[in-house]
Amino acid sequence: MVFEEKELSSSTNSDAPPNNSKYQEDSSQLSDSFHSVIDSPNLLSAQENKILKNKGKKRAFDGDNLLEETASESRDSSHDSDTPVLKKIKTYSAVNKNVSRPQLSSFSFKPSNKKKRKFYKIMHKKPTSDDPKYQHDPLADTSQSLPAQKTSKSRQIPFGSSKVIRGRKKKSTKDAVLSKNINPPSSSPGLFSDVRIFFIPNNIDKVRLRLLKQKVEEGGGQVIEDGFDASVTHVITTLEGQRVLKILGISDDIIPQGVFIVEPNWISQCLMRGELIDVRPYIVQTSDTQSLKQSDKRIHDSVDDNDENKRNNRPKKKKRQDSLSPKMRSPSPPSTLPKTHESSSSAQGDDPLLEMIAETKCLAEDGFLLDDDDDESRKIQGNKMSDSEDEILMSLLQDKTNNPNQLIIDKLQVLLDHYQRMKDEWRTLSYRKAITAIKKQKEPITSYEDAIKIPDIGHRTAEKIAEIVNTGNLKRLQHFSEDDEVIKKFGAIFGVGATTAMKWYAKGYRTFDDILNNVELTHAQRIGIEYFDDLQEKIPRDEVLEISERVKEAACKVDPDLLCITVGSYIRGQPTCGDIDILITKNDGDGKINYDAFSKLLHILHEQGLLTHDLTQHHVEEKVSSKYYGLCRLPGGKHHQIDFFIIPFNELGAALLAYTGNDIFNRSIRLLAKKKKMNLNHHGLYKNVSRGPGKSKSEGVLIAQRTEKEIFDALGIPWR
DNA sequence: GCGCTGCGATT
DNA sequence: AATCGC
DNA sequence: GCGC
Ligand SMILES: [Mn+2]
Repeated sequence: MVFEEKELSSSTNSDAPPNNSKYQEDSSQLSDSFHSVIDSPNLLSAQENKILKNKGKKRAFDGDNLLEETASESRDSSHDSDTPVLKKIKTYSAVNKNVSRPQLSSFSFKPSNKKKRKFYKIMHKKPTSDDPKYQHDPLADTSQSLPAQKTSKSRQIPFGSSKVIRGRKKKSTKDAVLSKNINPPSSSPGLFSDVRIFFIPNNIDKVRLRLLKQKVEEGGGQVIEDGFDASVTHVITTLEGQRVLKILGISDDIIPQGVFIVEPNWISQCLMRGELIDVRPYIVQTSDTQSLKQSDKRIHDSVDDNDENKRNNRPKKKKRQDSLSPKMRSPSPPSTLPKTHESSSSAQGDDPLLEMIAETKCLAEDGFLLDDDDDESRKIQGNKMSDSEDEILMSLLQDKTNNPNQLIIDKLQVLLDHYQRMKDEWRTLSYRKAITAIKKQKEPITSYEDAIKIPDIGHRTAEKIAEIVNTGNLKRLQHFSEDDEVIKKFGAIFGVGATTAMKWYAKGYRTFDDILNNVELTHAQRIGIEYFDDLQEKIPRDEVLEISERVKEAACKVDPDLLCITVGSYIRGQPTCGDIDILITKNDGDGKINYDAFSKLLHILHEQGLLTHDLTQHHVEEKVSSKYYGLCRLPGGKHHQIDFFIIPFNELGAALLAYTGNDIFNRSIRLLAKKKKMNLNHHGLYKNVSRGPGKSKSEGVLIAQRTEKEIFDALGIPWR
């Protein structure tokens, strides 16, 4: 982030998208002249902030910036905390335009800055308008009415002892919806006594596969592990098309008599009804109508992909230059760039890291270099000034607008959510990357050929995209049953992941009440269910700002020198955030963490009622944690998740980098570090790291941590 | 055919 | 060690 | 699922 004023105004930055993520930012270093982090407004100490605040109108920006990100992620959806879903993809795209990650924090704090003010206004509106917060749902009410039990006394709730609280919450309509299927899926004995089932391991979500096999065996069925043969009665797979037959070794396209190739859902439904049901609705299509013929011949996807990829990817460097140099400066540009014939035009994708780098460069205007890959488009850019208010406004407007490929994004998001819930982390990652890449596209994708050119979109996804653009639909999605919805909802509870969600589902639970009445929940899970509806809501930026201000004020009471930096999606400039992430540090010279101040701060916030519930303990016995997750709420408002990270000042650069996120960005840069035999985490960048097994392991030597620039330089990233 | 970020907290 | 979340 |  640049802290210069100029930038501020215009800049915004952002990063990536959605999904969850986070992105962090950094401060300083990015711009050429960057002042040190400390100079930045964001970094103002609590006391300074307070002073400012009093001064003038709301300094709205304080600290913030509007940046945006482009990435996506998901919490939410997945993860993301930020949540995943984002249906608002648009936002991202718009954002992209102007922001660049590096700048994140730029802003000046002078309230007098006009631009800022305007911007502020704009930001305000938008997010607010979208916000559904005003709707009320029963659950929410319930929660609100609950006494903040802990409020005053701070964390009394014992984490370990959780007894199930039952009952309370009427769960409301949502549960009602979910409660459709309520039969316990336990296998009745003999249910599968006459079946021999072969699971095509590939592709079936691991956890689900395990559970299904177990259920089949409990029901007396035989699970064939050694390979398919004609004695099998049912083949379970999530795959479709001719490839299924190839995998089974059926070369003539003729499925042996008595063998049914069905979706895993058939088993679920049988369990649910307690009887073997008609397989017909679950038969998997193997005729392969839609795949391209090429695909047919290829047996291994990977092989195929490679070929295709090679073709497309290669032309890289060049593009970048094109796009970069010319345009960046101009404010809006960017992303668009496409034109280049070659390649890319359409395809661009890129690595988030590269993109960021590219942008930065542009901004800086200087160089270009980069290595390869792609071009970029997307961008995050923004930094420097380039944008005028108009641009900002435009982007905001654009946000609303749908991406030309919104339909594709929405469909793929459903697949992503599905795989995430099914615990297939790698497919989840792939879809996340694919969606991020598509969001960067400015032109509609109209064919398999268009799609396959895009980095991170391979043969399989390109096929799906082709189906979506040709038919408006994706058949695969039709088969996702209500089971997925239930599992998805369970998995959306804080503290409940794919494994736990499936376990509960497998036990027959279908509603929150089922869970509250029958499961030993962890402390965090109980709170997660209690405030489920509130926590699903995104938080408008201005509310994040308001809460951040209150935290700063409290921090000032503890120690006027504490620095509170709101990171995460907020610093990335998102119009709404999935949660509030605050970095706490103090420039006190030594590299120690001021744990005492951290405890005091949390205590004050609890007493004030801003912090209402703990999701984690901030200390265990004498040991104080370096992070804390809890719920906060403004008077009369909804509850939100708030995360605190306390760090030694010397790790500020690494922490900003890590907590500003967007997880895709973090993964990219950490992967880059790894390739250079280095290790990057939230403490710093280490070199000469040996990851080999045994003693050949070395944590490496710390080489950078104080500023983001220091880290980028050490990584050899041109960063401006 | 392999790797996909890296780590703190809770249970 | 598994699970979860960031 | 994608990329190498
Ligand atoms: Mn966040």
